[in-house]
Formats: sequence, structure tokens, C-alpha cells
Amino acid sequence: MGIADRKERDKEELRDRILVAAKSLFLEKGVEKTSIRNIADRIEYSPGIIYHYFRDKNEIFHALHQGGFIQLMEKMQVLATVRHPMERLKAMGSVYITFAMENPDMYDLMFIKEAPIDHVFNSEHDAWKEGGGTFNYLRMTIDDCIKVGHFAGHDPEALSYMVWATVHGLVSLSIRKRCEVVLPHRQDQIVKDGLEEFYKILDRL
Amino acid sequence: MGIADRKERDKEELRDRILVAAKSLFLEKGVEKTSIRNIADRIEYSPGIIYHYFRDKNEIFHALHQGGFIQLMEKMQVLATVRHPMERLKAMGSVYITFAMENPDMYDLMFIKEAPIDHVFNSEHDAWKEGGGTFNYLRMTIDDCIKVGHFAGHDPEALSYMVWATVHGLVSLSIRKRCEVVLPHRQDQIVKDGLEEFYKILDRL
DNA sequence: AAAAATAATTAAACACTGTTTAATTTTACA
DNA sequence: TGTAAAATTAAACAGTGTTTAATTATTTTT
Repeated sequence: MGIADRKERDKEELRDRILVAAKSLFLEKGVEKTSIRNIADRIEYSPGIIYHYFRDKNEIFHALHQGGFIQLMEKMQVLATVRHPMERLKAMGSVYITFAMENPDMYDLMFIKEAPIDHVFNSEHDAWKEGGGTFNYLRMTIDDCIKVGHFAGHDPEALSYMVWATVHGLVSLSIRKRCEVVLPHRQDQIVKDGLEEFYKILDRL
Repeated sequence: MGIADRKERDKEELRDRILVAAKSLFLEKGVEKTSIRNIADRIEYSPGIIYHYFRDKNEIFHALHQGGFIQLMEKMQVLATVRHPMERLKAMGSVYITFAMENPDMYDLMFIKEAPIDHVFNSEHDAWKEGGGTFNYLRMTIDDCIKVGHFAGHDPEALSYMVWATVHGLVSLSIRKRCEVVLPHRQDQIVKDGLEEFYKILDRL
């Protein structure tokens, strides 16, 4: 049944084109300010067609959200080559922050925007399988650090959350422009400088 | 000129009523989902009137933003009684996080939402005089810590940013519901537990 | 006190938004 | 080729922020 296959492919292709258009628009003007009509215009279809491929605007957001985590996970692959757990932990921070600074809008989509987390719950945490995966990897790395003598007296889970919070704080304050006013000089560098301070602390634990 | 004074007061009063209505609606349903018509309904005026007191919706947001910083600054006053700098630093973290968890929507408004930071710049950083004030106080506290022998080898400014980032990360991940999926148990406690881990680290520096 | 000027307030419109509906076109299969 | 099914669209609905001109209320001047 080649015809049915081709139809399947066509459908898939249009779905992809919607996602590509939505992504570039979301990253260009933000989710809120991108309208269904904007997306439809860009792919040269009528607005209604989008509702044949996605239940609503949130579902589009959700699909992109998921893609971002896969992207981040791929960047994390290089960490497998870092032998020492503490070095691996620090490298993880660098990968995380580099990803965030190179793709600020995607990071915003994944970790800052509030929009459709309910969606995540409804679809049985699909979108966060990857997000959870990244966090679990952090958790495992910290477990490894403890095994070789670091972080004595700490609770691994709460500590993992704190480490995540620190790198998230560094990038999210920058992305949402909260340090521009408080630190008018060195805006570009402050995130990496802050990370360096964190490394200095980790080196003493 | 009592008449002019009364007119002035009336004008001021209506401005305040708009702000009170806007605040409760913003905190109830979020900024995005609160319409000018909603605000007008609540004060029993027509929508147009709001544009005689505020240039646009952002200017309302801006006014509330400013109020939040004053509120936070007031909560910080108790820190003056904490003698030892490191204790003061930790107490600052607790005040900050308590404020955020007790007023999550206001915190969101102040530190997470992206809306009108341009506005902040246009009005010569008025809204962030208070925000900057809080950061400067953190910076001073860390300077005091260094004076009594803590944080050897650290850059005070970058370190201040990192400390701020950590507490901000702890609360903002929680407020934007990013830990609910990753840490399905202990959602309520994880922020304070994370802060505890941070304190344990500070105690060793 | 009446008329003119000024200010406060509103109704109505504009150009958008997400989403749903019914109608229309295109495609696939008998 | 005709018919059933699918894909696509146009049109409508109820909402949005904002601007405009008109209207009402108040103050000032004559």
C-alpha cells in the first residue's frame, strides 16, 4: 500500500513544517506573541489546518519542548569521557550553561516559560522523560562524587536540586535580564564568572 | 486651594483603585490572562479610563513591580540585628526564600516574568533602585564575610551574583513547576532542603 | 446665574487573538 | 466516472489591547 504510506509521509511532513515554522516564530518573537495565524501564514496554509495536527497552541509548544531536551541530552554525551566524578560534575555545568547561552530562547521555553506544564502532566510526563533523564544523570554524578569522598554529610537529592538551581539561576537571571540593571558592566561575562565562583567552591568540598 | 487638592486626591485615589484591582487580578489569574476590561469591571469604570492613568498595561505592571521591591526591602530590615556576617548572609537567604514562597506571584512578577524590563530602562531604572539596593546589600554582606576571613580567593561581585543565582534558582524552579515532575515527592520541602544544603556548604567556607 | 472652557468618562471602533463550525475543495477507491 | 472520505478553507465567535470621537460632569469666567 504505497499510497497510504505516501499520505502518511505527507501528513508527517506538514506536521514538521508547522513545527519548524512555530519554532522559528517562537524563538523570534516569543510564544505569547506568536499567533496561530502567524504560523499559518509562514507555511502558506489557512489557520484552521493547524488544528488538524495539534489539539491547540500548547501542544505545539509541548512538541518543541520535548525536542529541546533531546538536544540538551545529546550535548551531555561528551561527559561520558570525563573520568573523575567531580570533573564530570563541573563539565556538566559548563555544557548546561553553554547550551542555555547559545539557545536562550529554547532554554526559556524549556525551563522558564510557564505556559503548558499541565500538558506535561496530562501526557504522562512524556516531555519530561528527557528532563528527568538529565536530572537523574546529575543525581548519579553527585552519587559518584560522594563515593569518592566529596560532599560529606550532604543529602544527595537535595544537593542535586541545589546544584541544578545554581546553574539555572545563573542563566535564567541573565536570560530574563535581571542582572543587566544590577550589574551594568560585564553583562556578558557575569554568568561564566558566577560559574567560576561555583567551581571554586566545589573544589573545596 | 482645597478644591484642587481634593481633585488631586480623587485622581490619586482612582489610580490606587486601579492598582489594587490590577494587583489582585494579576496575582489571581496572572498578568497575561488579566485584561484591561477585567480591571475596569472590578473598579466599575469603563476600560478607557485606565489609559488616563497609565500609558499602557505595562505601566501598571511596572508600578506593582516597584511596590514588590519595597515590600522585600522591608522584610530585609530584620537582618540589621544579625551581628555575624555569615549568619546575616544565611538569614538573608531565608528572608528571600520566605518572601518568594509566601508571595510566589509577586516574586514571579519581580524576578521571572519578562514583560516590561524595557520600561525599567526608560524610566531611568526607577523600579530597580530597590532591586539594586537589595543586591548591593548582599554585596556588602559578602564583603563583610570576606573581612572576617570567609571566601578566600573569591571575586566578591561574581560571588554575590552566584549566591543570588542559587536562591533564585531554588525558588524559581519551584514557582515555575520544574521540580514537580523531576522530584514528585517532597515538592513542598525541596526548596528549603536545597537551601539547607547551601548553608552546609557556606559553613565550610 | 448663564455661558464658555476644561476635565473626566464613556461608547464605539480597529485590528488583533485562539478556537470552532460548516462549507468547500481535493483525493482515493469502487 | 461516481461516490465516499479526507484535507483544507472561509467565516464566525468571543475575547484581547488600544485609540478615537463623542458625551457627560465639573470648574471658571463673564
